[in-house]
Amino acid sequence: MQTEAGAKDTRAQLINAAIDMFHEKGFQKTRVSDIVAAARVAQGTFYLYFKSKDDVFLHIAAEFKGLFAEVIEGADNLFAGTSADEIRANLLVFIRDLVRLYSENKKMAKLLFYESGQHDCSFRNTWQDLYLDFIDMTRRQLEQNRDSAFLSFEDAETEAAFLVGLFSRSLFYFIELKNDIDIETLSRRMTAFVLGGLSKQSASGGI
Amino acid sequence: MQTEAGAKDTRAQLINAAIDMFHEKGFQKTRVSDIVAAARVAQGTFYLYFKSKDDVFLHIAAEFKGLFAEVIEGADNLFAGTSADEIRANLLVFIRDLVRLYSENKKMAKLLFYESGQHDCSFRNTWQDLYLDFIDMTRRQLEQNRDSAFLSFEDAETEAAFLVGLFSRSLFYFIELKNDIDIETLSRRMTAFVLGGLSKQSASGGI
Amino acid sequence: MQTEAGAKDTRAQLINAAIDMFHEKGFQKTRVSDIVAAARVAQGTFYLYFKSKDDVFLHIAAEFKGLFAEVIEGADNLFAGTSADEIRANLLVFIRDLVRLYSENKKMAKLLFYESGQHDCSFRNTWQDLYLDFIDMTRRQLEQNRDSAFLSFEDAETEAAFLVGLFSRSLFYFIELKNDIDIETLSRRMTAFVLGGLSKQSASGGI
Amino acid sequence: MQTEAGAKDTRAQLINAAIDMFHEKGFQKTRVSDIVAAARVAQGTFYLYFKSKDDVFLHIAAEFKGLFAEVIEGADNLFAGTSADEIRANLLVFIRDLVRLYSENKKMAKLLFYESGQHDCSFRNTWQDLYLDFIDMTRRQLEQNRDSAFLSFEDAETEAAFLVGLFSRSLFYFIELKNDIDIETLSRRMTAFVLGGLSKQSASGGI
DNA sequence: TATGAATGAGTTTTCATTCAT
DNA sequence: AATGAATGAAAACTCATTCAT
Repeated sequence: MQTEAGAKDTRAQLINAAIDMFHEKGFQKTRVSDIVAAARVAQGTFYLYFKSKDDVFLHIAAEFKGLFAEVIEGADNLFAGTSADEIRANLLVFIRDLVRLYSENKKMAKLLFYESGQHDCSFRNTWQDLYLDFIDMTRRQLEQNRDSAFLSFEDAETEAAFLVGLFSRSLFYFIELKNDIDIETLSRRMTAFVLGGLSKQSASGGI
Repeated sequence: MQTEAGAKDTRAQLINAAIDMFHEKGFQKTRVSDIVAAARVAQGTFYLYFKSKDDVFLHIAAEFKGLFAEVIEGADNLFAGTSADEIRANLLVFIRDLVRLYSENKKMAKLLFYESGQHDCSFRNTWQDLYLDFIDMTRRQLEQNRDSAFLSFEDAETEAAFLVGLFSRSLFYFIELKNDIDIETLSRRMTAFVLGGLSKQSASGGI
Repeated sequence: MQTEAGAKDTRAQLINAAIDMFHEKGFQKTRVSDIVAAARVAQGTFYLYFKSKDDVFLHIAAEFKGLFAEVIEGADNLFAGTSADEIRANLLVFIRDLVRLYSENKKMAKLLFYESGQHDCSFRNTWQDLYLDFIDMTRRQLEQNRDSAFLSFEDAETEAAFLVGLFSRSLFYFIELKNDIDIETLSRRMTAFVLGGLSKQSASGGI
Repeated sequence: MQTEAGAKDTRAQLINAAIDMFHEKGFQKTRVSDIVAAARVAQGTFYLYFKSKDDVFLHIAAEFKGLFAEVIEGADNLFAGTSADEIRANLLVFIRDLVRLYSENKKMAKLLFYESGQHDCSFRNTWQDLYLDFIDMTRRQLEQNRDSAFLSFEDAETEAAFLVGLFSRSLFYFIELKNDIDIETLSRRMTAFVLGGLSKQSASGGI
């Protein structure tokens, strides 16, 4: 019924429909029949492109994971700098990239956030691995700057977990409640809060 | 099969089994037959104590929500104080209570965290309301101390979201990965990080 | 709806219904819905007793294979004897047992005969193994009597294959076409034909 | 994709692919997609040459049935002869033709053998009719020689069924297990065994 | 002739819930 | 209170066949 170009369309239609439905009803409550209805194709068509409902989820997850991993892996010396402003500027770039990624892929991001604990070990683990990678990358970058005149932390791992937790959870608050968040402002304030948490003063007890 | 005293036992067995199974497989993938098998009772027995699978989940959720709400509602003037140490001490008490609550109810906490986005509106909303209450309570307490010599924030809501996000997400990292976290140390460092994020210096740009 | 005794009934009902339907429509064309309709139980009930349609077939097959293997393994010195009559009497007992087995389990026998080439390797192989065992047992018993004054054959394996082929295929002719075959007569004539095929005269060319 | 000459090729490719797949997986478990994959043509191409999956099976069956019927119908006075050797020679020609037919069309023969009990009445019946024709032809030829000095049988039908059963079943043993059977030897020994079974001596009780 | 994406009716399978004992 | 076999509605999934290109 469609040309080769159509095939790509159908696949994309199905993925978009799946994202919409998963987002709206959750993975488990979404029926394959919901997806094909939203994509306006027949039931069987779904199985031309995906082995199962799990399979389409995995494809969606893999795509977002790829985007996410890119940002994580591209991060370099987040906390380096010979002045507070330089550090802040470095960190801001990274945080802004992440905020942008989440807000440009709201549905996917939310979907994966909530579904990450629900799936097969294979998926659950790769997703958790990514989260752990995020923490670990942050920890390493902190440790590279253990001697910084501006930073203070105990074992780096703990502070990295705080940072990543703050980031990944609070973003949902803004994404779910504010339809159009101001990426620039949010990134700046998140950067400020995080650096405050890591600053010499806070650790030294002088608040 | 059981004495009169056994009735309470059976109900508790079912609830514990349900927590275990929901925690292990997620709500949707857990079958009533999994729960009764874990509780070592017959299939029909389940329905003597709960109206449905949803019902037992709601009971579990309600219990944790009650404990959680208690801590939230008990919080009073978290950020008040005439010295940095006094503020820190106040905040520490609250954070320690929460950390303790989570670590004493690991499975429930994790379960509700992951399922919070999954359920029928009735539950989803009450749970999200609690989360929003948490943020709102934090916001109000921040605003009460807008003139504090030690604190600095813009609209309070944003900082409250950071704080709650940091708390609720990073705890999972510690709970899932570290079998025995040191509540005292973790609370202290979380307090320090949060106060750093809210401190005058960080906001003023001096890091 | 039924007592424990009922459980056995239900299982037996399902097996009988399955045998009837497989026999009537063939394994592949039989739907689980045909079986449950014939057994007068609900669709889901089937899955309380069997994992799948394949599973119930395997149970049926295993039962018949057990009966069949018993007869095969019980055979002893079929071709021994110091007179033609003695040999004939020995062989007759065995053949009569087999004819009886088939005619008492017509549907199962026919079912397995036709379906034996259709199933998973595991089943296909065990079934073929039984057939090969039948041939091999016959071959061994022939070879034990290679020096018999009354028997003549070249490599025994070939004659064993003839004998088993004659038996297993021609029985279907009688079972399918004659509703009540005379077990006694058929066994006697089959014995006579087989012994004729193995007799000295036939091999020596004197017919 | 193919030249005019290619059309014949495509049809032949499809038939060969179908024989291979039916032989390997059975008719029911073979999907049209298996056949077209094996034939290396597109899904739709199949329907240019055959009306349905059943149709291609029927074509295959018809071809083998034609070959088979030729041999059956060509048989003439199999058991006639004024000496044992003459009878044996006559019978040998016929049996050798059949053995050759089977061994030259192994897959088709095996396929039809196993599927003969599976199909819609139209095919099942025509195939079974052929089998019954085989038996009936044999019976008639036996009866034509009821007065033979060399043959002995009771009702001819029974002996015919033995003979045909022996032939059609034991051949599978040799075809499936021995990759290269010796047609000449097998035919000779089958002839000898059959004639032994029909000989005066065996029937008279002298073995 | 050839293609292969699309179809949808027809199956298998699952599992929360009921109810007779 | 407890049991566990039975239920059947609701899904997931298959695959022969069609048809626009």
